[in-house]
Amino acid sequence: MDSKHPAGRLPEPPNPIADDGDETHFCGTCAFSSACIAAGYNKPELAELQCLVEHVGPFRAGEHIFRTGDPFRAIFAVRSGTVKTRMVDKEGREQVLGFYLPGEVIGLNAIYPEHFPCDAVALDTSFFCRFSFPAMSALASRIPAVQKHLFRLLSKELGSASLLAGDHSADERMAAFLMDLAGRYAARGFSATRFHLSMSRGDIANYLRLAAETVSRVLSRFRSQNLIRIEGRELELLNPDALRQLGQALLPD
Amino acid sequence: MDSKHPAGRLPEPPNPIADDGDETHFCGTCAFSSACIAAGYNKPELAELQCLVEHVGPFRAGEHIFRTGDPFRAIFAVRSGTVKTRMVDKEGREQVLGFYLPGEVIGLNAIYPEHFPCDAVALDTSFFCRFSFPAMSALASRIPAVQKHLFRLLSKELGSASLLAGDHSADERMAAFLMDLAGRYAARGFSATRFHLSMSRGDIANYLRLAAETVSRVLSRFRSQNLIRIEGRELELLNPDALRQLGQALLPD
DNA sequence: TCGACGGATTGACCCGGATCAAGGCGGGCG
DNA sequence: CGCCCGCCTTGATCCGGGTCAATCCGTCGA
Repeated sequence: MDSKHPAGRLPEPPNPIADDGDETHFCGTCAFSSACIAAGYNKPELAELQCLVEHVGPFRAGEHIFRTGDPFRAIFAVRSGTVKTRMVDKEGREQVLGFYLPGEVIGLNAIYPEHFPCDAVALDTSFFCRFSFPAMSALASRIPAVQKHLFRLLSKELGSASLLAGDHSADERMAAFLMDLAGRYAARGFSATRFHLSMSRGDIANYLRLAAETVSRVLSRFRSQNLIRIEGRELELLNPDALRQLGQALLPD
Repeated sequence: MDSKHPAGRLPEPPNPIADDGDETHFCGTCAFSSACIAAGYNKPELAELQCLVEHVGPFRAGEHIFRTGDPFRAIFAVRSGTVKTRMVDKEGREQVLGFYLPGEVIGLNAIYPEHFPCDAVALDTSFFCRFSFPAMSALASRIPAVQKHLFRLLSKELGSASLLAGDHSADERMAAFLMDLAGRYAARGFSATRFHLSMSRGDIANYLRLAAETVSRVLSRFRSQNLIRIEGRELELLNPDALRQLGQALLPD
């Protein structure tokens, strides 16, 4: 943990965890920040907002935030840690639907079925803000900005769901995946070029519809092309432009 | 158009087009029906509902309902006809995102970006109900059932987007695709075993991330296995159970 | 300290589906 | 009427990535 590190060793990246003790700082990076601000930190609605938000955690790696079939009562904003959502079909095959970073929201796909259609599993020790959905809906009815925010969150997730849909090569998918993560970290104020992959190669592979071996091979190739530096799960993007170029067919814009 | 048909010829399926002249009948099959009913056919809100809905059409096959980049002002419910949504990347490759049948809603993925992120193209002569989104949001603020309905619509589409995401064989994808269409027709009151495919083989292929040739081959194989009867774009499901079985890994439940 | 175990890497081989190619069918238009 | 063009079908070949297998490595518990 020395701040200097031997040559060839990746430095510790800044820890992408919103400061637990600093509500305001976390809220600034949270997907609900504008909704919360609209509710008003110094208006009467604040009291309501407080009562519909509940801090939960910690969840340790491997623990479930919710499980398939659980009745839907709340959505969760990640305060720190990382989460994967996944479905398990009746043959027991896992299907990773997505990864969620600090500031992002899980559970939106449960509104319609009224039960969670997937599991949410912590990949790191994680903390959440739990938003009672009935209370949130009621608040949304009275505060248009909150309603708008919910619509936008849902619509945004719709957009990202169609990204991995296309048929693209393993290289394109991996490049797009890395740049997507980079962009999302950057959006929350973390480093866009150096971060920790909380998920296993197997999870990445499953998410990208590749074999774990293929993920390994692509990452090795990217390294040999000096596109990235990677050691275990510590990643540095050495040539983001080239990666963006590679993944452009899957990336927004 | 004789009601009797030569042996070996597929009969004309019932036309899956909501009766244009019968508002009530269409509304009964529309995704907004419960919202409209909640707004009240005989309450003061009805006037508002009327003013936020506008009937548009006809659009002929190939015409755009909206285009990528158009500013987002409204969502559209299909009254009759069929629509595909698609993205075109900068190399000009098309990516089909979905097909929309009578009663379904297009444009929800434009809320967040505030511009349409895709094209919507009519596959048939089509008519729509156009719902001004600002007006709809305002109405949703005052009528919780309308708000709830919008949340559900968005969440539902989130769920269906993750269906085609998995890596599955051509047979599984095609079987799931056919059963999905069947279920959606059935949900709107049309035949679940005999319907017209409004989209070309190429569109199906693109949507399922297969080559058009593969789609052809799979359909031929299904026919030779007596799973379906197909003549051009007229389709009859001869063994829905077997198809459901085949596609189960991609299908809900 | 050691052994066990799960994740990661690398190599060898194989297969499903893409690609290339060659017609067939049907509908619209000159 | 007949040509043309787009869509569809079917056959032949090829290749990206899946699968199987061997090995390595870091971690954790006894």
